[in-house]
Amino acid sequence: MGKATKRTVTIRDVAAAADVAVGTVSRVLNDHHSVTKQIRERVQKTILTLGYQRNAIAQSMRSARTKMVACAIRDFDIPAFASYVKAAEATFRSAGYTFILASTANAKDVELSLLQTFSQRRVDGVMMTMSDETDPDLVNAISHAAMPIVLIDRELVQSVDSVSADHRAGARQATEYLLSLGHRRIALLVGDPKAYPSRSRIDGYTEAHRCLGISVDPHLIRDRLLSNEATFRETAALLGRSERPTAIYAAGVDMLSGPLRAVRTAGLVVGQDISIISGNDSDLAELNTPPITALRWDRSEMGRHAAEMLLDRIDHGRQSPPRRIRLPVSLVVRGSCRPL
Amino acid sequence: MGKATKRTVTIRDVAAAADVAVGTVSRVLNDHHSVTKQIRERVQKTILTLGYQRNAIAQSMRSARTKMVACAIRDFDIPAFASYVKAAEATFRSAGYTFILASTANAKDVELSLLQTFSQRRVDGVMMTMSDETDPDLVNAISHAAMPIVLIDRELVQSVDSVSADHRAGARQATEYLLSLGHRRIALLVGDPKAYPSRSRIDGYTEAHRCLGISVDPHLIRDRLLSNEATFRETAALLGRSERPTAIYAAGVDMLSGPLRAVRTAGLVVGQDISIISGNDSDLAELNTPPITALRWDRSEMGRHAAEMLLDRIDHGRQSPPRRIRLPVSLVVRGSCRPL
DNA sequence: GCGGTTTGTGGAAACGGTTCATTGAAGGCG
DNA sequence: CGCCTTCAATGAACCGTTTCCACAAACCGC
Repeated sequence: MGKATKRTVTIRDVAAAADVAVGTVSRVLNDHHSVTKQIRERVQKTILTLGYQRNAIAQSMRSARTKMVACAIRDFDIPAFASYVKAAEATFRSAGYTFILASTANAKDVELSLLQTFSQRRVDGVMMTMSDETDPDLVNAISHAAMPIVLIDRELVQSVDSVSADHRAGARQATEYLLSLGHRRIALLVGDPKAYPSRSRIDGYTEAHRCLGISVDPHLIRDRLLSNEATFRETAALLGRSERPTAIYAAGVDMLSGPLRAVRTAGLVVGQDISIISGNDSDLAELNTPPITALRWDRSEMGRHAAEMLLDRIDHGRQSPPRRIRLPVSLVVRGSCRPL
Repeated sequence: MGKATKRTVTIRDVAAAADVAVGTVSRVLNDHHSVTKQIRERVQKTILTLGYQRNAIAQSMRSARTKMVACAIRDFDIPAFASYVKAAEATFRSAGYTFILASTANAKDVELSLLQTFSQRRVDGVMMTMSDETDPDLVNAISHAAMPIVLIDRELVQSVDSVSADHRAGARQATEYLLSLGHRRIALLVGDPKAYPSRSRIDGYTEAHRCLGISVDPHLIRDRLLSNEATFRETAALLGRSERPTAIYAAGVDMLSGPLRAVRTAGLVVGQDISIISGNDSDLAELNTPPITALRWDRSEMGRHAAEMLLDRIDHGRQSPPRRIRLPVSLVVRGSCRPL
């Protein structure tokens, strides 16, 4: 004991204790072939007895690789997001990477400042969404970042890899279903059209109408619905109009509870007085009375794909052309829509 | 351009370009007072023109502080967990810390290996749960870790800070409520009693019975229910028994969907044929028909408290005695329980 | 105008790994 | 036996910061 300064034990301490050079210890740690079995074992024993723990900071410093990836996403307490974040984290971890997570609250300045933080931390790659695909600052920061980036559910930046769901096809399918049941006043609830999902949902919705020669009432399209409260208020307002919609397609993510509350508040019954389709499947949709018809895609696969894409970029460089994966979306028909 | 090796620009490049010493640049970066206004501005301009980005790795290397904290939790795609993880992340970020997230899948070996990873990465602190509070390996690893740790909803390791909810009081309240309605066969569904929440829920449930002199049928306590499928199966089995329970207290986290499915499958109606209390409030509970009576506590506050506690430890050392915060749990009465 | 203090800047030594050139020993071959 | 090659291990340089010591200039009071 004695002075017992309790310094953390370094590779140099190990080298001294095992009576070898530091380089040799390093080679043992990295499974380099040119170490005698005898010395290897001696060093390994010393590592155990001293309780040596390799310092990842020093390692990153020298190798210029941190084995860390970062993920910046609007809000990971939304189950739909959490499930692909989880899949991504698992993929990264099994590849030996550590996962940094941050939420952007869909704010441009947060997104930019996180990109800077990640860059200063020298993460090996980034997985993210952005609030506005048309913003030049964001586009510039993302396409000129020092590390590879994979976008989630964003497609506008042509030079960057992305993984998304085919929201346009999904929206079209949902809308066609409602139209086929005879609905003509279908409210569409979406988020910000400056981002891919809402934009393509509006496209799909419009397309479905146009293909059947049905005109779209622009008042029925309500966008920029970014909170449950906003969605609730907007739905309530729609239900209060003289010619209220006969169906609601709540297309945005995590957007079901607002309309359900509003419908209940208005004293209406889902599946009788009004039809509802949810843009995302969930326990809430499945277990509601009546169960809610919903769109669905494999979110775990989305996270896995994104992670694998990013790992591939990290390993094989940025020269190959950007890749784009678009996952299929399907409609799960339940009991919340009735024919008119 | 010329050779254009595109090395990242370092503090040395800045020093050379601004014609000062590296130490001076460092002092400008760290807002050290003893730099002339004139030199400070010259250096700052150089930093901007060269596009210098401070290397956090090198900084950590030298200062032995990473400004990173890690969080290891069973499963962050469970909304109840995600909401306090989110609050914690926000707190850490506003304090200048970067947040590492990993899920343990409630497995001891994952927990141990994550602790090692965090330790190798020299994170400044850890926020976590563990699968088994009685496991000596885990207890040892946690109480002798190199960095401060705050436990979430775990209380057995006396030497470590913790933040939890008062599950025992909550369970007692829920059980007393059901007993007061005349229920005598109340099924209790919980997770693993080796962890604090389930253990204290069983305590609270038992206590409520004992205080009224009512005996507990051990067959009605179903523990180790760690997945939705297991909970579904167990509930279905209970409902199939000759003397089926008149009430179900689904106490575990994210445990409501299983019983709801089982009740529906059995052709029963919640609030009429059987009463249900959920151990966690959620959209699903609130929007169900009928709305489900549930326990509730402030999860964001839980995450915030944990983060603040950890930051305090990081700043002020580990000599002060361990702190323990236990948040109150309250019962939100809705329409899912009827008097017998 | 001179000793002593204060202030601003330069330069170098750390931090803990990895890697590369170097060396010494051992082995193979004519 | 001497030369060439191969193989193991050594020791030092390096990664990009921070911090500490040294030093010179400026300032102070007497």
